[in-house]
Amino acid sequence: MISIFIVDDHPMVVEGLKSVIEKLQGHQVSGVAYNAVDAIDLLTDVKVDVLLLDINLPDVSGIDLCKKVHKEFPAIKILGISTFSDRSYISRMIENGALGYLIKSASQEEIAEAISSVIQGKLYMSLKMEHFLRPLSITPDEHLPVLTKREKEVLQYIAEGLTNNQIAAQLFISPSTVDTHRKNMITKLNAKNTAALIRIAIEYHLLG
Amino acid sequence: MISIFIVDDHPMVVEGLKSVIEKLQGHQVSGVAYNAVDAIDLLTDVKVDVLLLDINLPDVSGIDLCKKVHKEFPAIKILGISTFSDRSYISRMIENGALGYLIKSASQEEIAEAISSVIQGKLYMSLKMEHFLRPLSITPDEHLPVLTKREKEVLQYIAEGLTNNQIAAQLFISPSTVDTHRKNMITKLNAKNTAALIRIAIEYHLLG
DNA sequence: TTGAATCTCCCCTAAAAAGGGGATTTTTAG
DNA sequence: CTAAAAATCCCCTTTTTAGGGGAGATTCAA
Repeated sequence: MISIFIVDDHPMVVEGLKSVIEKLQGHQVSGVAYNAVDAIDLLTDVKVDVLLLDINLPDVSGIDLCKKVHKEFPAIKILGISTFSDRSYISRMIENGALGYLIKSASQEEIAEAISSVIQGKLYMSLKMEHFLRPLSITPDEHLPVLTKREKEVLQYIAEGLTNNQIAAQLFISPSTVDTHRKNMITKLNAKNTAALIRIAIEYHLLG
Repeated sequence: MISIFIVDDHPMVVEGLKSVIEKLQGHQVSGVAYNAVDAIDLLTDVKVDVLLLDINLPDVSGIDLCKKVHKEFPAIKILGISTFSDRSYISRMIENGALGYLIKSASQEEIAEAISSVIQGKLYMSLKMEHFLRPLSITPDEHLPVLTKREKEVLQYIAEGLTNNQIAAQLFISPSTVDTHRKNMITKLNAKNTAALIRIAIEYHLLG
C-alpha cells in the first residue's frame, strides 16, 4: 500500500487529487495539509511514501518546504504540483529534492504514472510541460538566470518606470552604474531591450 | 434539484468541485467541460441553473465565454472561479454577467453559500477576496483599462523586444503608427515608460 | 592571498523612445 | 446614416537607451 500525503492550500485541488488517488489500486491518502507548518507536523506522525506538494503555499514557499522535507525525510518522494505559469519554480523544486512535478490539468493516468515513477525513484515530468522547459534543463548546471542583489534593486525601479538618472538618485550612485546594471541584466536574461527584460524578469519571478 | 455545470480545464479542480457539490442536498452536476467550445455545445443540451466558470481557459478567455453564455443563456447564473491573482479578471467577469466568484481555496461551506446566493439572484463575493478588490469596485464606472485589438498586438511585440520599426515591418504599417499605439497604451495604463507599460500590462493580464 | 564576482564609474556613437502637436481614413455600433 | 472609436500617418525636439569599449575598488569564498 502506497501512502500519499497532499499539501495544497486549495481544498478543491486536494479533493480532486484525493478522489483520483483513491480510485487507484494499492494507493491511499494518508494525510493532507493546507500549509507548510501543518505539513511538517503531520509528516512526523504518519507513514508517507509520496508527497504531493503545491508550489504556492500561504505561509512558506513550496520550494523551502521541499528543501526541508527532503532534508528531514529523505525517504519521501516529492512530486511538485503547479500550474503552467510556474516554470521557473519547478526547476528550483527539482534542484531542491523533488523527483518531478505534475501540472494541475493532469489526467488521472498522468497522476498515476507520476506516482509510480517516483516510487521507483525515477524522475517524472508532466508531458505537457516538458516542451516548455528547454530540453534537458533539468541538468543542474543549466538553470535560471541569477541576478545580484543590486541588480534586482535596479530592476525594481526600472519596472516602476524610472530612468537611469532617477534610479541613480534613489540609490545614490552614478547613472553610469545604473546603466551598467541594466545592460548586464539585459545580457544575463538574453533580452533584446528593457521592455523584454521586464517581461522575462516577471516570467522568472525575479520581480518582487 | 439544482443543476450545476462546471467549466474548468483542470481535471483536479473539476473533480474537487464535483465531489463537494455532490455532497450537497438537492444539487447535482449536470455536466462538465474542459474548454469553451465544448461548454457552449453542451449547454444547449442540458438543463443548467448555475455555471461554475474558470477564468483561465485554454481556448477562449473566461471573460468572453462569460459574455457569450450570459447573452445566449440569460437564465443561467454564472459564478466565476479563480485563484487569487486574477483580481482584474473578476471585475470584468462581473461586468460581463457573472453574479460572483469563488476562489479555488474556497471551503465546502463557501461553495454551497455561493451557489445558493446566485440561485436567488444575489451577488456573491468570496470573503477572502473582497478586501482585495477596492471597496465597491464592482461599480461599472471604475474599471480596468481596455486595450484595442491592434494595441494588444503591438504590445505583444513590444514585450518580445521589438522596436517600433521592427513591429511596423511585422504588421505592414508605418513606424509612426506603432509609435502612436505605444504612446496611447502608455497613457491608457498610466505608465511612465515602456518598461512600466509591460509590467502593468502583465499585472492586468493584458499580455498573452 | 589570490582570483572571481560584484559594484562602481567613465568614454564614445547611434538608435530608439518620450513628449508635444495635428490630421486623415476606416470600422463599428447605435 | 452618423457619430464615435479605432487605426492610420506625419511633424518637431529632447531625453533615454543600446551597444561597444575599458577600468578601478571591494567583497567573499576557496
